[in-house]
Amino acid sequence: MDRHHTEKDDEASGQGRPTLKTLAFMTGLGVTTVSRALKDAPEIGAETRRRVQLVAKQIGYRPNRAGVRLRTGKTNVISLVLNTEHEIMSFVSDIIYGVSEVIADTPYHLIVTPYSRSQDPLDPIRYLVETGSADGVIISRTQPNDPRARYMLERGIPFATHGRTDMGLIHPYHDFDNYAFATEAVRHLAGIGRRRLALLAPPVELTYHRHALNGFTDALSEVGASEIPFNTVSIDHSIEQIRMRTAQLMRRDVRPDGFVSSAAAATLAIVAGIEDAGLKLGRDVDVVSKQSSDLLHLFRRELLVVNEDFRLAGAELARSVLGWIGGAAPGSLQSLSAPTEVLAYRRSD
Amino acid sequence: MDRHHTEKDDEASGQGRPTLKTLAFMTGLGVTTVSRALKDAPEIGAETRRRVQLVAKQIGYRPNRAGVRLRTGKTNVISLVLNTEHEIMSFVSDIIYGVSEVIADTPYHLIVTPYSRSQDPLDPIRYLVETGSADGVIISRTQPNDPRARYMLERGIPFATHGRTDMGLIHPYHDFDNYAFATEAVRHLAGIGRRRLALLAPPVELTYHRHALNGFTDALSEVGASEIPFNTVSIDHSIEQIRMRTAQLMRRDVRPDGFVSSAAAATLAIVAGIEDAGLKLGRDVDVVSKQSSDLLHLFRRELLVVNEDFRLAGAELARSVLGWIGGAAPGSLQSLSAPTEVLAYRRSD
DNA sequence: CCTATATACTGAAACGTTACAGATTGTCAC
DNA sequence: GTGACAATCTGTAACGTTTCAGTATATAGG
Repeated sequence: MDRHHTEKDDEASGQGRPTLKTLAFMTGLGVTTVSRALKDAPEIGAETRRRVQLVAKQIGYRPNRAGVRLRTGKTNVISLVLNTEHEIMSFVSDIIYGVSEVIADTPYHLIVTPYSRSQDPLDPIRYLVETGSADGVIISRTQPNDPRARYMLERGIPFATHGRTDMGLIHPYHDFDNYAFATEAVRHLAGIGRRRLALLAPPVELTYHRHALNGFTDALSEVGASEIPFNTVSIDHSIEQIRMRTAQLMRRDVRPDGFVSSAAAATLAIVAGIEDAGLKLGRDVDVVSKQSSDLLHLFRRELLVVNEDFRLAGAELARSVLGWIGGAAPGSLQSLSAPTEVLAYRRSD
Repeated sequence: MDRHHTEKDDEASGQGRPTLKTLAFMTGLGVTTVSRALKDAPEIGAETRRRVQLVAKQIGYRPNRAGVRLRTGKTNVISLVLNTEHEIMSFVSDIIYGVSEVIADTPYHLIVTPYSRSQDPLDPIRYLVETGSADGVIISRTQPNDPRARYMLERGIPFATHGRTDMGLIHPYHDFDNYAFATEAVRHLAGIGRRRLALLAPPVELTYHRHALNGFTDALSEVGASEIPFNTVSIDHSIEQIRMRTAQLMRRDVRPDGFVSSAAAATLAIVAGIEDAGLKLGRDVDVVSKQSSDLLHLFRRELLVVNEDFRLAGAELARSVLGWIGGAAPGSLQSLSAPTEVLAYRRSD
């Protein structure tokens, strides 16, 4: 144990956090050797490697993030970029937990980078890229022609999008199959005799607006039902706006007898609007809604729901980004999540 | 412009991100001078200072975080520590936005550090402190005798708690006045003739369980109403459990005619349980509930609500941590947020 | 004219890590 | 015995920043 060591590592065994120097002193090796031994480099003797790793574990060595980052440029950070006004509430918490779950036993940290309505959505991305603040980025509210995706693709920084783009460019994504959701919803409503359907869609600028809309109209013609246009509002509008517009719509002569709603909070507003107009859910009109936590059935048992799992989305997105960082082909890191079937209330719920 | 400069800064004007060396080269000064000029050190000439800052702004200089962190130990990171199972959903997104709002024009980044049911809540804190990963920490689910607060106080790392402790130790906190909430709720219920009240409390281990409970019982004796014990469940229990227990309770001979609920999601379950027992909200029983987003009135207009603003909490907590980091006295960084009055539904809602 | 002092600036060292270019040993072929 | 080669280890430099201990110049006091 008392091998030679260059006597200039004087206080390497000091009180503070152990560093490579500490380990070098304790093992009697050079810091280079210790560094390489810890990362299983081939030119280090098997016994030395084991010995170094044992000591490192014993004294609880943790590489200094700033040291690594300064030297290598690797930040070990994933950034989740969020809009502070328009994200669905449960989206934020669930996606964070999903991401966390995946990065839990990696050296990665998750930073949340918010941007507000007033800002260009590209701003936070530019900031991250220019300052080299993250090894990978996750964005939501993806658009068909998304400048953020294009920008990151140009700069070669790994990212994943929640939702797809449509620019002929390949990048990792995770998406919920909103086309399938809308078709299933329409089929279900048709199946219970509803013939005049309205869609509360995502905002037009987001890619999944088209997905939902296409699924909706395709299924309409499939089942021979008709559309009651309801495009004065989207799920991004306030509860009050949606409620008011719904009530207006329901007071018209030709009113929908079925709704497809792309978000749970919006569904509360739709139901309120329906009731404002003096109509009754389940009798005069049925509503199929996406939800991400199992609360809508408590709200009105007549509601028909389809579940979207944001935690899963977060996990998939994190896996994709890590995969890309790890050198996998971006095209192989895309996933689509199928909707559940349309669920009606049963007492056991 | 073409002043002298030591000819060894060869490629200081290279393509990459500008560093102090780049600035030094461009201004013809030494990196030390540039460094000090940027932070308004007094021993730098006024004109030099302006010149350096101008050039820095022009070329978009941003200090390298790794360099600063390695040299100074300052991470410029605030960590928000969250439980992945038991946080209230809107709490997560709102508090994140609140924190973000405050740190937006500071160099701070927000990292989210999650821990799960299976882990010791102290684990993530230990990790953060041992690896020096953050300059400040925000924790929630605070307990009267909170090992995390004690630990951080011992290590001297700035933090703020959402909720108070009761250990005789001083630290920054932000709390909602749950005592006032409970008293107001009871008074309101008594005011509309309710006499047998039940409290759905926070879990016993959290500090605000006592606050809510004390407010509840104090107000009970004040108004001369009686308590129907309902402590088999807390707001941490599942929707199903709360619903079932509520239904059980409501089928008993002596059942409550009023509820005070400490969380919105739990309130949905209470109402479901009430209705399971064949009773009607607003007629047989009234419920006063806290909520953090304005949705309960859509759910059942008979509900009585009190709002708690988590975004404000996040902002306050962030201000507190930054204040402590900045050298303010921890005792001066405590705040308590008063509940709104009890709000009944009005059509304009 | 010399010394003291203030002003404005500077290079070297250090934080912890990894990459590069060796250095030292032992083994083997000839 | 020599040279070649593999195996194993090592020191130095660099990433970008700040701190320390200066240096150079100008100003003022005597």
